[in-house]
Amino acid sequence: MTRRTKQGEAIKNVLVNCPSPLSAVEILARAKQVVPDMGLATVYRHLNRWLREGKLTPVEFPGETCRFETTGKGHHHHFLCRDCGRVFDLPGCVAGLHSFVPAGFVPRQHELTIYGACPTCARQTENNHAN
Amino acid sequence: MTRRTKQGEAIKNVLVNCPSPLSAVEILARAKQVVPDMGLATVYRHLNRWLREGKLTPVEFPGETCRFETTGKGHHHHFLCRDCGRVFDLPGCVAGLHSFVPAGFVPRQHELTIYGACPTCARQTENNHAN
DNA sequence: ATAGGTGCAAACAGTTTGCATGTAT
DNA sequence: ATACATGCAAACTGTTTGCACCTAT
Repeated sequence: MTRRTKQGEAIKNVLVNCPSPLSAVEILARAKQVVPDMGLATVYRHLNRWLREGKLTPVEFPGETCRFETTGKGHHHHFLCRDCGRVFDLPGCVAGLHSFVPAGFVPRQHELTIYGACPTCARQTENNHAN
Repeated sequence: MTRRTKQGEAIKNVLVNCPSPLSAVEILARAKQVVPDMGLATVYRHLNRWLREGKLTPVEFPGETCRFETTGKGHHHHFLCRDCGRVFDLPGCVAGLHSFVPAGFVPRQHELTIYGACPTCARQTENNHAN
């Protein structure tokens, strides 16, 4: 039913080997190093298939294009550094989520994103202020 | 510097009077009831100005177009009902957020979105299962 | 041999921008 | 009077789709 192609393999490898979520064009750029004449449509077709199958999760930040990461990295959330733009995984989950949801609502999934300065950028800001 | 126009007033009224976040086209549809020949570009120009001024917050859900809500409703988060598509405000915040952020990271903002069934839809699902 | 995958280009949705005109100050 | 706001259409970005060709099975 589902055929094994060099394009699909290349895209999968990019996703599996990258620790942080990637956008479609970032995935294409990396996969092209293996299959140079790959098209963006092929990337999207694989991404959508894997999303449908639950093997991939979309990661979205306001004003930024959608990124994708493999599922099964264990439950985690994301930290977006406002200074350098990098995305970090924060393992685990916040306490007290259940008690936050009002009675009557039935939560099935959730997403938590934290914005601020990553350790590297925070240190630099500190140094700048010291001068 | 900033001029008072019927379009701007109409858009502002739509946003202020709506309890849940709205997309640009939803805002246009409602504002057109007051100023019928308004264009979508005008809506975006006002939205972007207010976003820049911090009077408006973007609310985004994966795969859905961006919505907007006025700031100053007090700290809250959002619940998206997967069944009816409606968005609900959840007042307050989750406990233990600070202890969740690893050492070194400096959090400045955060966003929490919960997906599931709203009270109305949850009740219906229950009833269906009973039949 | 054939169903399914691929590349390309065209189509689409959401948003932004250039420009001539309109209007609040 | 003039600077800013508006409406329209064109441009742009990210994503999807139609189609002829290709390829893993």
